[in-house]
Amino acid sequence: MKDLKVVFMGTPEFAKEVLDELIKNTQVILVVSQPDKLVGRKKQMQMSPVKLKALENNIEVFQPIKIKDDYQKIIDANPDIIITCAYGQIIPSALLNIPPLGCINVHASLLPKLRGGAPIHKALIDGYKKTGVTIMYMDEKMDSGDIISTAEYEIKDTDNVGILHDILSKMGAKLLMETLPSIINKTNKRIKQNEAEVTYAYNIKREEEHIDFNKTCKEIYNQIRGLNPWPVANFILDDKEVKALECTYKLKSGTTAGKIEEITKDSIGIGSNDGIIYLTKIKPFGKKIMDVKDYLNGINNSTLLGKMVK
RNA sequence: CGCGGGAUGGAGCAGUCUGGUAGCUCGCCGGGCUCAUAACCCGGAGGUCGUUGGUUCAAAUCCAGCUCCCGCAA
Repeated sequence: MKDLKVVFMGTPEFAKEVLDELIKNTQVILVVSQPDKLVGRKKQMQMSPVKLKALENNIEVFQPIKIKDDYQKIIDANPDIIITCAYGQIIPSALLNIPPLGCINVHASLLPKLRGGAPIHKALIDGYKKTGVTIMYMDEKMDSGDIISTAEYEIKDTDNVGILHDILSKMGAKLLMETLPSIINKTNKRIKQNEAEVTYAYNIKREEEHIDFNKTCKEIYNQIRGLNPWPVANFILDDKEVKALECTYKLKSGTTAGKIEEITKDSIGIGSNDGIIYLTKIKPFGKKIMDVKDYLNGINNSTLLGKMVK
């Protein structure tokens, strides 16, 4: 495996773990990542985590704006295999048959469930009981190729995106390393995806971050943890956006959706469709992330009780 | 020069408009009450008010510049 020539394509933090293992165990000859972006108020160029990792290891980085039209460099690198993980662009079909060992992808769900760019978020938001990682061959469509191997993870009630992300990225890197030998000597499995079981996990839209208190406690709880620590759920209090990072809940009848029903020592209780959501960690507008306990310390003679949030 | 919010003991805030003794809710330390406590009572430590300069008898507060943090938009 040491002399395997790999082109790795990936972008975010999730893919960094996979690249790290590949660097340790194979010859990564080229890394392909999304172009640097202007980011933040300062408009500073930001390099992707994968690019930074590659640079640390003196590996050449290729950042085409549109891989669709600009992939000759990858062909010229003459890889044995192309491995992708959360690259962010569709790989052109002309590339798929170039490497002798094919193009394989590491995906953060149990395919055919949760095809798309936000499988970790969606697994939590939609209340999946289990998820995992899949190693698969790529084909023309998004995450639809044949499955080589999978590893399952049982989602805990207290998991959020940050926790699950870290678990699955390690799991993905580990599974790839376990699977790679069988791909090299062509003894690997190749299982077609069952199209009847397909679900999708498209990237989170801005409006999906907003909390609708008419939903059930469970739904809101899953939404909050399914968006924490990024991009974070929000709601409006006193015409200002408040981010909600952590909560608990209690089922109860007779509550008014969106009304602040209860203030405890360390939480704000907001009515939902079937109970009360107790926010315990928030980020008020213009402030830093803080425990609700601290927030309540500051606002003192609370006039919060009975107010409506949107 | 994209739009807006913020910086005050360890935490979260008020005070700034209208300049004049550094305040609140917590936390922490000590003591008390209690079978006991995250509850209650008493006492205490802890801040050159982001930074630099200006105005003034006097600046957290007014004026000018700078730094850092945060949300949105890209």
